[in-house]
Amino acid sequence: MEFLIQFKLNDHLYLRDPELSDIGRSIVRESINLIYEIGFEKFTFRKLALHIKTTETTIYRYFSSKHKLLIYILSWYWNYLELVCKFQLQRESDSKNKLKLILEIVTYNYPYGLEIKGYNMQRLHEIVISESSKSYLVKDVDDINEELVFSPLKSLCSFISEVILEINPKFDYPKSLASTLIETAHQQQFFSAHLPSLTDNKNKELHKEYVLAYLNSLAFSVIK
Amino acid sequence: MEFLIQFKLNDHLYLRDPELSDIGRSIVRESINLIYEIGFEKFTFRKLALHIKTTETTIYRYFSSKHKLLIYILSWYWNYLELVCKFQLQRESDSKNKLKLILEIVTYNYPYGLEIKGYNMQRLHEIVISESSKSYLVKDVDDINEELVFSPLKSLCSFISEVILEINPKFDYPKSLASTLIETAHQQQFFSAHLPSLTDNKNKELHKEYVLAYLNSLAFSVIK
DNA sequence: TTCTTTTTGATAGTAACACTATCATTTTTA
DNA sequence: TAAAAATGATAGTGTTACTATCAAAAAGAA
Repeated sequence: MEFLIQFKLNDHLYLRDPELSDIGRSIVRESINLIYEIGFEKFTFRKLALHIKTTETTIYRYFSSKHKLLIYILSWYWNYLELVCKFQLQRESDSKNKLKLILEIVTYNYPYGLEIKGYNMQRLHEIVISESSKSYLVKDVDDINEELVFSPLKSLCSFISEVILEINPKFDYPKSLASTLIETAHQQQFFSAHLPSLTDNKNKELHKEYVLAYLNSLAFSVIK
Repeated sequence: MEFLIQFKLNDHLYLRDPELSDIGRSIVRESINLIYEIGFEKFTFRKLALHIKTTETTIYRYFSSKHKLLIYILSWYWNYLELVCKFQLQRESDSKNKLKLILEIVTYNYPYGLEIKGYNMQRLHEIVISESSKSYLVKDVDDINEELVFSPLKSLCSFISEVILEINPKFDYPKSLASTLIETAHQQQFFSAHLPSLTDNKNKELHKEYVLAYLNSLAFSVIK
């Protein structure tokens, strides 16, 4: 599957395409490790430059800001996830089973490659849980949305909504349910791990398993 | 109802209680206006100080950081919301109607006072939509959670979960559903306004009305 | 190979941010 | 009216988020 992973990401996300050089790829790879380690707020280009033994200047030649870099990473993730969904769904003809598979993929409750293109996928998923909403919860969301930087997320959401409509063509909220399922998958994992009293997970571990069960219960009773 | 609004907020949120002085109250009041206007990222104590004609020093004597100030404001909001819920639910004995009322209150689709204690409630609600997740999506969430700064949100969530259990005592996920409903109420309003293709709202306005209808559909089919 | 272009590095600089410290002044309260 | 508390004024520190400039290195073309 590895060989498939080559997306053309939106031009507005970078100044120089990081896929096309070693240093560019290491910027993306190590920013995943560093954001995972210290969180997006404390993450700076200065720290990243020290980490990969280059300079701030060079990083700024690839990304105009750390916010754009975050959106880049997340876009890559959404593209990747949609690809995994489509790949896995080929084998399945039953719509309900399709959605079950999607929910597993979205909660990241599956044992695929730990590394893809040198990106640590566990860490990337943790970043998605903790930082993804920061990509759009900004004052200039409308401006950057015009640059189509959120289209990978929209595309994934649209794909999921179609599966929902396969199950029940009369369902009124396929897209809202799709976005709710994606976001709830992350949010409830975060709550289960850090604010467990906002969930019903008795277990102090097995966050993904709990969330997956919850999402299935949610999705299938709503769509009916 | 005005006279009821007096909460004792968690000591850890402030250095000096802002409720006890004019300058403290204006810090809270004007931070709502300023965060609403420029967003939490661009909001600084320096700008706030200029805005209310005081000094950074003075603001730092009330709040140790802008992040704590955000949690303070949000805690106040959660307390307020739980109070409104309890007040409104007195009149209602049917559990399903109770939940309907809660969903209206949580989406803020009701015409209560525009100002309470000088706080602009419309703006406060917009802040909750755009900024509330930033209060907990931080690396030191576990540390600050130990200071119990998130208890107002937990309390509201717990309250809602009890109403859910009234409707169906056998429902397995009352707390997760409660937190999902609260968070989805905000998230879908944001999506409807800024990333509408993540929702099914055809209308370019009436975000609250759309979200409320969606939440009702969601909640009652899940609880069954 | 040499020449040219592209990429990177090194260094410097700016305005703003997130604080902390000190001390004088004003306001409140006992 | 004296003591205590709150505020203001000013300064300073280390960091962040960039931008600018110019030299050095690497890559590609002739």
